[in-house]
Amino acid sequence: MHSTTKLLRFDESRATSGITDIYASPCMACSARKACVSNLFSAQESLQFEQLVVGRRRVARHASLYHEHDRFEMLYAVRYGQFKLLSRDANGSQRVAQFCMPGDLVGLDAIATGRHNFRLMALENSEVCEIPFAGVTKMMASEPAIQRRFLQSMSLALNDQYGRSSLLSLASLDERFASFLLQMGERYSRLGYSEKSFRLSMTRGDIGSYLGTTVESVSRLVSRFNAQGAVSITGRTVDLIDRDHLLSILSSEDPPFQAASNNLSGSRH
Amino acid sequence: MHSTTKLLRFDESRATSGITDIYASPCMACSARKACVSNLFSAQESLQFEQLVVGRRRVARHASLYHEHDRFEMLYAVRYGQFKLLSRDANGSQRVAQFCMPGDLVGLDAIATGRHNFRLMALENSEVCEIPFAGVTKMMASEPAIQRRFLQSMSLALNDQYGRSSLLSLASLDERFASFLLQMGERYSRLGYSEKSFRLSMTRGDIGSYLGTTVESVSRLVSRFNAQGAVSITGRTVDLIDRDHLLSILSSEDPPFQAASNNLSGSRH
DNA sequence: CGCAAAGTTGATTAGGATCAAACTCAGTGG
DNA sequence: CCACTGAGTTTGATCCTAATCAACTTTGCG
Repeated sequence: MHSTTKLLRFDESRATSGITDIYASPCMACSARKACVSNLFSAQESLQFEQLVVGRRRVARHASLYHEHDRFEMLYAVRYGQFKLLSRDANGSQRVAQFCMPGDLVGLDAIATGRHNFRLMALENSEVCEIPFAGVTKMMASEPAIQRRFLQSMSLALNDQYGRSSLLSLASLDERFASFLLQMGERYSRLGYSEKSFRLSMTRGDIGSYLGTTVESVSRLVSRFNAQGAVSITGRTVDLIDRDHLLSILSSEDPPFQAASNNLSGSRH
Repeated sequence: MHSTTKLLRFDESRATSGITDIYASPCMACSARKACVSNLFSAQESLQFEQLVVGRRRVARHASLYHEHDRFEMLYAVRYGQFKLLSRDANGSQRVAQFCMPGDLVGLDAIATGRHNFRLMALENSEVCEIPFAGVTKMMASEPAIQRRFLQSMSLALNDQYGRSSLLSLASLDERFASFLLQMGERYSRLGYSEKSFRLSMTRGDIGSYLGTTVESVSRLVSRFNAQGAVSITGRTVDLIDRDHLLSILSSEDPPFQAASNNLSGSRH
């Protein structure tokens, strides 16, 4: 089914000598380390965790790591590259539910049903770590640190979605797009890259889908934000010139004094 | 701080005789049982689980069980009544992020940070079970069934939010409102009530906030849906007369044939 | 090089937000 | 008992944001 993905054994390159070698620990050498579940483990815990990772898988640009209704067996941690999580709505058209960056733990939504609810498609050539869920539950029982970290990751994923809901229910397009740009910057910075200059790997259509709007509107937003000097976006190259201006877009929209206590008069536009 | 809530000891009414009595098991006697984390446990597991519940708390209508930034120590399972989960946006106005019904497990979002990110306010006089999180993590390590069930609950919560995001990004107001009504019906039916006739405990303003629209629009939706004969809503009393019509609203909107594979042309309106 | 996918820009339109006003209903105190 | 109050709700009129339709340009891949 996933003919475009390739399996790599995780241990292939691991040193088996008794000599302590930082590069014997794949997680320590991984560029996604700082954003990954495996972060903040002690050397001891890290070794435990690495036993969970049974392999890696390369996914070519535009190939899918899994599809909706596929049986759920693995969680995946993105090593490099980027993905989009696609949901199918009542009609049958696809929507981008999320963008996945290195360090992200993917597949948590499938725990409930045992089947994947989304399709995970690579936006560029990517690689993930394969983490069998059965192993995770077993190790969560014996290793408190690993239990804590997985629960944290799930809670974090939940918060991400709360954030997205709130963004979508709340914001004008300007707010949504500003928020999107800032969020991408923040995610890059967490990986150790610049938070102001980065390259998007998704199309305008993907962005529109994610933000609940259309290609045309995204294109207009780009043009307008460029013209206002808040950003410099050419093609997929992004420069956040005036972050404060972007931030001010978020908290703009008539903040008179303080809203009444039980009053839900959140205004749009 | 929460002067309006009242603490009840959980074991107060529990029989201590050796006689097996179904009512000695509070979960078995709970009306929210079928929708609760505690569902589907064996008698043995159920007893284990009940040890986690250190007490109950009553929350008066309009009182808050917790606020943003409160320290996170407990998860709560709603026993009866209803709550709204309120988030605060960039400006300071509040938004309804979720409605919580009996059986819902609340507070999972706070695991990541150790602090609550929302305010949980009772829509009517309500009661929750208090489940210290420390106890949960401990018992998850030793009781596989309980671990499985909690992970399931978290995954389910995540899916709920994916669903909400998709709803908000996708739908016209008609679709959102139809979806809201069907969802409420489904939740009531899961508790053993009618899925077609129920009473809402939230205001139009709350609904509007939840659906990302305004009070006025909700009111107009009510009027129009009533006029079309799909529903009969007077005040907060809801009757879903023509569920098929509501369902057809969801999958309406020009489904020509089948969208192209990589094409994200999901249309609005 | 040539073609398809991706992106931009313009003109028109419609769905909902906003503003304004009236009405219902439950409580409250004179 | 009833007028007063204020939250909740409904309805109408107007305006504006962003969807839609259409044409065109640019990019990038085979």
